[in-house]
Amino acid sequence: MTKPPVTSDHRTGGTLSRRERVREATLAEIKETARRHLVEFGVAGVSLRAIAREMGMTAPGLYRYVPGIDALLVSITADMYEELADVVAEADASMPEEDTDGRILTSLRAFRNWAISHQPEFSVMFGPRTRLDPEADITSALEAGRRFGSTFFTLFDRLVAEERFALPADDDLPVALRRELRSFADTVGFSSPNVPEGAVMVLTTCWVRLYGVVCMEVFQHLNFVVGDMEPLFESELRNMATDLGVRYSPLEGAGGQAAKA
Amino acid sequence: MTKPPVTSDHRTGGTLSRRERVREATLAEIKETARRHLVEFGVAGVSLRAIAREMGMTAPGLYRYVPGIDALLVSITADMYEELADVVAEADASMPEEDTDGRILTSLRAFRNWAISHQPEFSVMFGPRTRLDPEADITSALEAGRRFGSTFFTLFDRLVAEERFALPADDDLPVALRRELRSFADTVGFSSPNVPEGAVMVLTTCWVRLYGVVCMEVFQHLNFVVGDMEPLFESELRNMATDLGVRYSPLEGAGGQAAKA
DNA sequence: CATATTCGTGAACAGCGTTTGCTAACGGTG
DNA sequence: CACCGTTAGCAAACGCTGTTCACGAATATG
Repeated sequence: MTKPPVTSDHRTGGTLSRRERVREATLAEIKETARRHLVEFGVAGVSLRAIAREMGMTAPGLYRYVPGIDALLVSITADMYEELADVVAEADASMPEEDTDGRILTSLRAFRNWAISHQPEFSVMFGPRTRLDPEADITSALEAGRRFGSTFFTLFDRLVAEERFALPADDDLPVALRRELRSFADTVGFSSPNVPEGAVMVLTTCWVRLYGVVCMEVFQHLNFVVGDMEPLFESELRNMATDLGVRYSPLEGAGGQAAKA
Repeated sequence: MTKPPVTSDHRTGGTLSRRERVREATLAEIKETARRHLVEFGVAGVSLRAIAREMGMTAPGLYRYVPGIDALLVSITADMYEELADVVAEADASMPEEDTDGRILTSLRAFRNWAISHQPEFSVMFGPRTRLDPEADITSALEAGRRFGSTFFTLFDRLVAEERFALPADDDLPVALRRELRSFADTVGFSSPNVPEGAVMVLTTCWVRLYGVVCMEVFQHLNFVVGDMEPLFESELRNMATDLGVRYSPLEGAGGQAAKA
């Protein structure tokens, strides 16, 4: 808020005063510690006192950096959305530009892989808001989530552009549904300005399925009876690919034993 | 554990001594209060001290009835599975016996309705285990959940029996997937002893989608941008019905404006 | 150098889960 | 009825939590 102080004998080069630098470093350390506690003990195990203790200071001191535990949790949640978006984007970029099919599959698998290797984070991001005060200000996390979403849906956008799958005629959709789909498309940020509602519906359906399998796996609502969820995920991935007009290719690592396709 | 005391001047009619009766009443009151707090303040707002306070006693007293807060939460979670199973079963029973299509649709809608009208409960049941100690004994809730699942999947079982939809040939499924599907079928309790894996896969796919839409709605991971999720749910329901060979009929209440179907 | 801002602390309040010893009531028996 | 064991419930205490406040000390600014 305050303009960068013109003072300072030291290099004000980075437009960052010495004070601001150490301040930001401390804030970063706080968030790193919080994140580590989240991973180690779950969201219930994140406490200001424990963080302060580990950093060699006292809890009230943290209030110079963060307005409270809720805000801290919201803050690291926003960071995690950013991180996940990067992971997906990197996976996407790791494939040849023109290989749309490969890029899609790789990105979706990257999403799942991040989810199952970051269960506490995923639970906070995609599970119910259980710990936070219902009146807490979560707009920053919401905003980051929206940015993640757009990164994600941009992938699908290519498919729409390439007209990979047959769209259901817009007239076949109930108007109430069409209205919701349009509002969704507008907010989520499709590059094509006027995507047909039918396309949005197919994509939404896919997103629901992806969300469903991954949540089920991370929240362990099936794997206590299924064990290895990967075949199930791959099966769903295959179904989704079919619906999207994407050529499915089995996972390389584990010997596929795939279908004749 | 102890055999019913042969004593008692009063009616031992119900095989329940006076002491046991008031004891069970108190336990019931504890669980009711906990449930109410869960609904009012969310899972984070359920505390032994607050429960005791409201009941006019002190927290340590509750330990005569419950070994701790975790066990209490697990206990009411099990009850909630029971309740949800009943609701679904009642919805099912409310339709004419032979109207399989109607029974399916009604039951699925009952599931969603319960979920969105019992968000805190649903979050605890189907969301990540965020509050409980990871080493807590949740077998009773798991068992209740399994019973709920079997109630639920029994519905689909009829469809398999009636051969409503074309099964994917078992040979088309990767062996790893087939193994998981079989283990799933065995545990979840299908009435048909030897359901083909292809059928189980279709049903699992549907369950994933149902879980996905409902979680998304309850956890509010889309409705901040969509508003009314009902059209989306109905759309998914319609898709699922199609995959299951079930004739979809639009929701009666709200004027459908439905497709030409 | 003097002054203003920031950082961090210690103490305190209110809440939490849980354990420990105690009292008082209750249930069944002689 | 009197006796006695079982049980219910309580007060106190320990250690944990978030948060507020007043204060001192270090730092940056004029």
